[in-house]
Amino acid sequence: MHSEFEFNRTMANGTIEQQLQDHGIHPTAARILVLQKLSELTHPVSMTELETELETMDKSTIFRTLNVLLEHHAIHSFEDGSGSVKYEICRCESTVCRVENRHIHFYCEECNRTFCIDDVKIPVVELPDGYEIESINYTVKGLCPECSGRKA
Amino acid sequence: MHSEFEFNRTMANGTIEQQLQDHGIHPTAARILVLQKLSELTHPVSMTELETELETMDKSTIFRTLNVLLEHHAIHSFEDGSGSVKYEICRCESTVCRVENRHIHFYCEECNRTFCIDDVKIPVVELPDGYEIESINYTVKGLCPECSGRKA
DNA sequence: TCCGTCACTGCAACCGGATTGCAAAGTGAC
DNA sequence: GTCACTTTGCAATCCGGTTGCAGTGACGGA
Repeated sequence: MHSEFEFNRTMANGTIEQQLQDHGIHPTAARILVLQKLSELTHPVSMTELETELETMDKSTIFRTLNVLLEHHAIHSFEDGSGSVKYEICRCESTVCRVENRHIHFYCEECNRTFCIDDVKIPVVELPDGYEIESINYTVKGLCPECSGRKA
Repeated sequence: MHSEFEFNRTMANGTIEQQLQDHGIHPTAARILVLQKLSELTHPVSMTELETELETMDKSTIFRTLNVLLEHHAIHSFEDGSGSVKYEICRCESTVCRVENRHIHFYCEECNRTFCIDDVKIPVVELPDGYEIESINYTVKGLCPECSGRKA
């Protein structure tokens, strides 16, 4: 275990550890650090970006950690069209996050950044009989305000 | 084209070659074959699946062909969460396909198939000022009728 | 008709994100 | 402490996507 991991548990952000336990996840150092980082960030990140942020942690550990967090619905993942999957913390109050509470995302084709449009929730459609909805990905592609302004 | 009557798309319809020309694409053998195949298929396919279908064609040719078709809006692409991009022919009447005319997709996490829900159009949301919409990906994940029935 | 140019295609190599096998390190129960 | 199980790091691998390059073909002009 590297130095970054050797933090004082009592000093650690208790709520992160609590969040993990609330989702039924055994709180290990790696899981706390990953969830901590995701809770700090205001935009969705790829595994590669997390690798950069958490320099001492191996990418396979990050990969498996993200999967554990996903399985227990502590985080969400989605594809924005950039080619790599993006992850973001689930900010739902309850441990189960309902589809209609999730917000949409915007991917800027110019600057390649992904934005959370927190104010806009995913419109939920009615599907033909038999389809069971687990999740919905609503991602808009285009130009972000910064880039559309620069082009105008 | 001698009379304005022949500009009527529904009448000019017919050949794949015509479709290519309508989109301003020089109709080569590869392009005809790819578009032909996409028009036959009733579900979106990945590049790899196309590679299997069109055994004699090199994947780089398929790749570049798909890009040409995409640029000229003869086909659409989207990510369903399977990890690979899916392609489908654009069945719009006009050469420009408006966002609100596009249908949603369903990805079954059990059988890994992707379905077009032709009857359900993408709900278009209002974005904050400055965002310019180019396209929208609305993909639902869950269980398809076949798989949800089998599980029930 | 021949020639030059440019678009198109196939092959092979490459890239990068995602994933896995395995061994070492850590953790909890006893 | 010991044992069983979980977690982590390292290295290798997989695979979809992408590119460089050379060969082929289509087309227009001399």
